[in-house]
Amino acid sequence: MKSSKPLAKAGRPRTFCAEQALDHAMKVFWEKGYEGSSLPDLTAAMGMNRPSLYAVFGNKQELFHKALERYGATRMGFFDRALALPTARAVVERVLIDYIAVQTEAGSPRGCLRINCALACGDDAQPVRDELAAARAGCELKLRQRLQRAVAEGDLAPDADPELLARYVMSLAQGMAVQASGGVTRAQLLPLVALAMRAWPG
Amino acid sequence: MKSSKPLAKAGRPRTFCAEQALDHAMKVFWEKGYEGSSLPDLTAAMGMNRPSLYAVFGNKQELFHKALERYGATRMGFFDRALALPTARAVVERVLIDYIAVQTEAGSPRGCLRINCALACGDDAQPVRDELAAARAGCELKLRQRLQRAVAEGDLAPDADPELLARYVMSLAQGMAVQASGGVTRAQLLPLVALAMRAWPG
DNA sequence: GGTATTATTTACCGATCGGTATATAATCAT
DNA sequence: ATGATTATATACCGATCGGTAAATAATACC
Repeated sequence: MKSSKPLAKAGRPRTFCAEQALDHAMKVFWEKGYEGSSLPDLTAAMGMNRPSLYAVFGNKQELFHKALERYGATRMGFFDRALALPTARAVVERVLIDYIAVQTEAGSPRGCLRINCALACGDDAQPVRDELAAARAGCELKLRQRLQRAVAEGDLAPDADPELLARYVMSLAQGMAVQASGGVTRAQLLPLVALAMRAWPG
Repeated sequence: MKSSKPLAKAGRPRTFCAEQALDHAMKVFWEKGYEGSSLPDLTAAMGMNRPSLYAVFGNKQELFHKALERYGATRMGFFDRALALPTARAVVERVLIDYIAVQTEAGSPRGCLRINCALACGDDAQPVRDELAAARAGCELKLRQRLQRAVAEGDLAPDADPELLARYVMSLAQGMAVQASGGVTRAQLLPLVALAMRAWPG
């Protein structure tokens, strides 16, 4: 039987914080891609050795999965907040501006992890590629549903096409991520938002 | 001294056509990325064994360089042809439409080789990543210069910003390539062109 | 025929890949 | 102290990586 007070943790204590180790792994993947990130790259950045990594995070692919989740919860957190804005136009402008901020944040790799890591890859990494595509599609779906709501509310004209508009916004945003990965700066990207909004209905 | 007629080639004849072997290699890189394409992947697709590949193409990185050149000369050939159209609007529409065609061509990998192959990569592949970014920037530069000419000709308003407009077009085009790499179809992408052109000046 | 030349085949190279077995060190509970 | 537990460190695993040496096969020239 177990003790009635199993609160205290037994065994040798960890020398690292799992959450910030995951943050470091996320940046390695972000910068080097999934296949380009080696176990030595990851362990060095995470401040632990290989067996510890496997004990805590499973394996390379599970580590990537957790890093991708964390990326969504932190770096992409702006997205859901933007969706809560009152008008479709405000939502879209906020999405574009905040996404540019992520793509060009000092101290983080350039571009977007969801786009950098595996647009094309070998057979082993195919699940990773698919998971990234699903994450991107998930954002687009949420935006489309938000725009559908805007149509229902009269915020967007009845003949507006939420699917098309959402794809327009996400395509431009992802294209800016490609630009950022190549070194285009925040100051060069931000003026695109106002230009892009000229195509917006209403 | 050499014979006065060295036209006939000596030695064992090749069992493959170098040009179409390069085409096959291009598609492997396009689909699997630079790091995801292994030598067995490449030699199998090219119909030759490893020493022949190295004799003809140098090494993996040089092979990629030649494949990228061929991609520019064939798949991206539409770009220069579009630049020759009479008006800026016609140029931009043609660039977008024809680029979508490349990204969604049946029988070829999805998306754009210049974007799929290495937005992020390990240290060894860094030269490849840089070469790809340079190829993308080269297209944007040519488009910008074409738009500058349009301003000089009065085809675009004097206050139009060719740098911004070119970046807008290329960002959207590259974003569509990301979409295509994730499985978005030609029919879904083409309506974006008309929508995007609503932001066009004039 | 013989010789030079070029391409192919087979086998191999050291390095690195992702992943793990084993042993040791540090904590808690008793 | 002792045992149980958990994390660390070292060393190792087979597989695969990109790249090449050496031997064989097929052609042109003479």
